[in-house]
Formats: sequence, C-alpha cells, structure tokens
Amino acid sequence: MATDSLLLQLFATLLDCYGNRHWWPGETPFEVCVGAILTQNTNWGNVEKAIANLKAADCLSITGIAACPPHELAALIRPAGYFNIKADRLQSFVRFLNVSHQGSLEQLFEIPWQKARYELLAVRGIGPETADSILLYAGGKPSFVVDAYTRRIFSRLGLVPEQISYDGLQQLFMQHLPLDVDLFNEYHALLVELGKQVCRPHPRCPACCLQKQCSFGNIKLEQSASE
DNA sequence: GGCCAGGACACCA
DNA sequence: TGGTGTCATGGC
Repeated sequence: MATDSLLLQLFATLLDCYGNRHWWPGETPFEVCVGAILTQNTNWGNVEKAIANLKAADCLSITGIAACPPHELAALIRPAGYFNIKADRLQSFVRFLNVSHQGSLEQLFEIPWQKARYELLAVRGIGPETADSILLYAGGKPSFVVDAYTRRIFSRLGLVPEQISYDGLQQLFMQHLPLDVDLFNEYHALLVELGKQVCRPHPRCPACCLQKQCSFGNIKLEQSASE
C-alpha cells in the first residue's frame, strides 16, 4: 500500500474509533501557546491547573506574563511542574513577541509560517514540538506536530525506525498528506488519544501492546512505510 | 512508593 | 553528533 493511502486509512480508522477530539483546548490563541509550553513533558491535567492560576491572577496575557516577577510566575504555574524553567520559557516567549512582533501574536502568524517556525525555534525553551503546536493550533498553519506518542506508535507499527528524528517523522506526514490544517490538527489529536489508551514506553507496554491489542481496521501492522 | 506525562537544553565524550 | 542528566508536580 502506498504511504499516502496508508496514512489516510489510519486517520480514518482513528477518527471512526475516537471521533473528533476538538483540539487544542484553549479559549484564545495565546492561551494555546501558553499551554504548549506548559505541557512539555507534563500531564495536561496539571497544565489546566496552572492556566487556571494564571487566569485567576489576571496574568494570562502577553503583558501579564511580561510584567509578572519570575518567582510569582513560577508559583502560579507550579502545578505544571518544572515551574522555574517554564516561567523562564514563558517570559522568553512573550519577550520574543514584544521585541520581534510588537507584542502581537497575530503579527507573528502573518509572516510565512516556515519563517515563523524558524523564529520560534530560536526562542529559548521552544523546541520543534512546541513550535509546531503553536503554529498549528494557535496559528492555524499546516505544520504537523510530532510527539512521543507519534514516534512510539509509528515505530511499533513498523512504519519507521524507533530512533527516527523529529524532522524525519514530520516529513513522513507532510510529504504524504495534503497540507491541510484541519487534517493535521485532528490527526495529531487522535494519535495522542491512541497513545494514551494503549501505548506506554517500551518495554512496559504489555507485549508491545499496539501489535497485540490494536488492529486499526484492516491496516496491516507490520506494513513497511516504503511499500 | 514508583511510574508516567502532549520536551527542551546543557554538558560531555 | 549522539548520549545522558536535569528540571518537578500530581494522578494512578
């Protein structure tokens, strides 16, 4: 099967199984950006608590985070873990917006998204997954988000090597799927849902659970991406 | 009480 | 360039 149709078939199977996930949770694009930074290696439930604290303190804005003393910001986002590091990362992000885009998230999203991605990656604390999450879910740009679940799922399906790079796996999707924001949005959300359901870090994943417990309709699990 | 979660970065060989 | 340690809370 061609990789294009395999990826689309997997998407259809997951969509049928889990339904529309309505991602990303967040009332505004800026809240999505904050969530993308706070959720780094962290359970989303803890992120929600941190965001609630920011809202209660009236700090969930570019000016609010910029003006908040670092130790106070860290205290507000404490439930999200790594609070000292993430406080610094949030302030680096808003500093970038203020210096490079006149404090406007909209202005960032007006430039070509590839350039915006390059700029985001230069911000301290924003790596490829966070940058792509910001671009896709806050900016509505067709930049596919790859995360630990995506790598785990696709390597255990035998579609990619386990050690594939972020860019390598991202290219698999972006070269074989239409550059469709809604498709990328839903696809990543569905992969996360699947990962939460069945995919634990190897080797704790029971007998590589994906291969034993998930059939994905009529998709052959051992199928090679090159076929 | 241990494991894990929607990463990123500094440091070292 | 790749591997490893560090950052940290809260739920199960």
